[in-house]
Amino acid sequence: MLETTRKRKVYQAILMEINRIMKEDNLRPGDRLPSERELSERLQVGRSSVREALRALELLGLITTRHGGGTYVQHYRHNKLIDILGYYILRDYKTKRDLIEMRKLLELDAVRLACKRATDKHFEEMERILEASEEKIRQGIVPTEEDYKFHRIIARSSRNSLLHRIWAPIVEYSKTIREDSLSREGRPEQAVKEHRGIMEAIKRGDVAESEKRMAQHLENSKL
Amino acid sequence: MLETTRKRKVYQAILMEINRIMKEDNLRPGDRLPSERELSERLQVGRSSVREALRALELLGLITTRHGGGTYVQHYRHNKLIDILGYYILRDYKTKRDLIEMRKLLELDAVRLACKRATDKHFEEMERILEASEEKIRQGIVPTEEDYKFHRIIARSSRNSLLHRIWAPIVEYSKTIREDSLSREGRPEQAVKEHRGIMEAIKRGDVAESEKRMAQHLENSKL
DNA sequence: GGATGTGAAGTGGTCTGACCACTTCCACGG
DNA sequence: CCGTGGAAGTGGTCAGACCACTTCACATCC
Repeated sequence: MLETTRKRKVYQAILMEINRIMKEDNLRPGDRLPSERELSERLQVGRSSVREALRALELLGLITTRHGGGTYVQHYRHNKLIDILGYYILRDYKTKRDLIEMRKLLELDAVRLACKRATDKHFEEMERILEASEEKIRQGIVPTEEDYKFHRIIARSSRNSLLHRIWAPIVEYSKTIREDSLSREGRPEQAVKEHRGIMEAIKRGDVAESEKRMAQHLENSKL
Repeated sequence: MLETTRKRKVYQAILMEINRIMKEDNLRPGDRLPSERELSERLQVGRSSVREALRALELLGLITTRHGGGTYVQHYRHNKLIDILGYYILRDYKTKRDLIEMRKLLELDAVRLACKRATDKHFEEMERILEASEEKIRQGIVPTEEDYKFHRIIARSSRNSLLHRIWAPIVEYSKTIREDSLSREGRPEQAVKEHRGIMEAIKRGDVAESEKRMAQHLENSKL
């Protein structure tokens, strides 16, 4: 039986046990965990308690469960902690100013890092996105999605996954509180030009210039 | 019955429902949630499913449950994401690098804003903290707490509470993955000097200088 | 009146057994 | 040889039971 001596609840003890099992059996991401019924029996606890522990791990994205198929270890990078944190931090957030400003800070941080770390693959992707934007504009479609993707690839080229993961929910949320400036006449064309300018500056590794251009671009993007 | 049309699992739907209930009833931190049995009945689901949802929220520290006493909303600042983050992804090398870097970015962002927004109250607080640090050093105590407080007051003087909210858990967590450099001989004295230099630069509103000093300080703080 | 004790009701904690839905896999029949 | 159907295994959910603990009103005592 699990150490119920400590006032820890059973499901918390099970969390530890599962962690131990994962270590002892050297389970790697993608491997399958013992079934709920087996865990229940091995640990001498009810299946419901096992499930409570597993649900917690699932919520965190540390495991995945497939109905009828089993429970599997997931790679750490898939964990949803940041997203959840973001969700709850931003949830009751009211001050638009702080949010917009935070976005700007992150975008600028990203662009600075990108100057030093962006690879050819990133530049190719940027190019593709810009071309897709231009194509959509020719067709009279507002390239909202491409605009987002361009900023995202910059966040990615910072090659700091934490920065990218903090950036994502903030941008997501700030989209909801402010109108899309791309709907303004002539703005999409201008935005693409600015994007291209930013990309070129990053390519040259010119931190000051790319920073300046990004700041200007964000400024212009306000409705 | 909950929308089982979406392939979402019941406990995930319940998470949403609980969120809705918290909003509709305008539940504030400290308030009590409906009991498990009541939720079970109101939502027409099994109590075990309700529990799975509640356990997930509890793991995140968003609610607390008191055996026999009920379930209560907790302030988000009590969330345990940091601990879990540390517990499960502590060994991921790449994540560590990103985390340290992210901290640096946020501290620099904070110091830049502080140059423009710090008030006399903030400076008085910094002064108090620095004096407390010096006092502890005189007593032969390592001023770990004061070090943290100094950085926090800078984050606060950015006057962007979102920045502060993101900053806090990042710093909290990075403390756990790197040794405290303050234990190094002579380091506390040096750190206080650097803090003072940063403060002075902020007072002058000298963005470049305070940024530079903060960067240097963080660099020196590595063990 | 106020402090104290007590018991019923309410609540979370856990286990069991049942049934359903889905996946996996192998033996059987083509 | 291939597919195919079905049994076995697994997660998803529910209902009911019992225990441990808290709360609170009410009775009791000083």
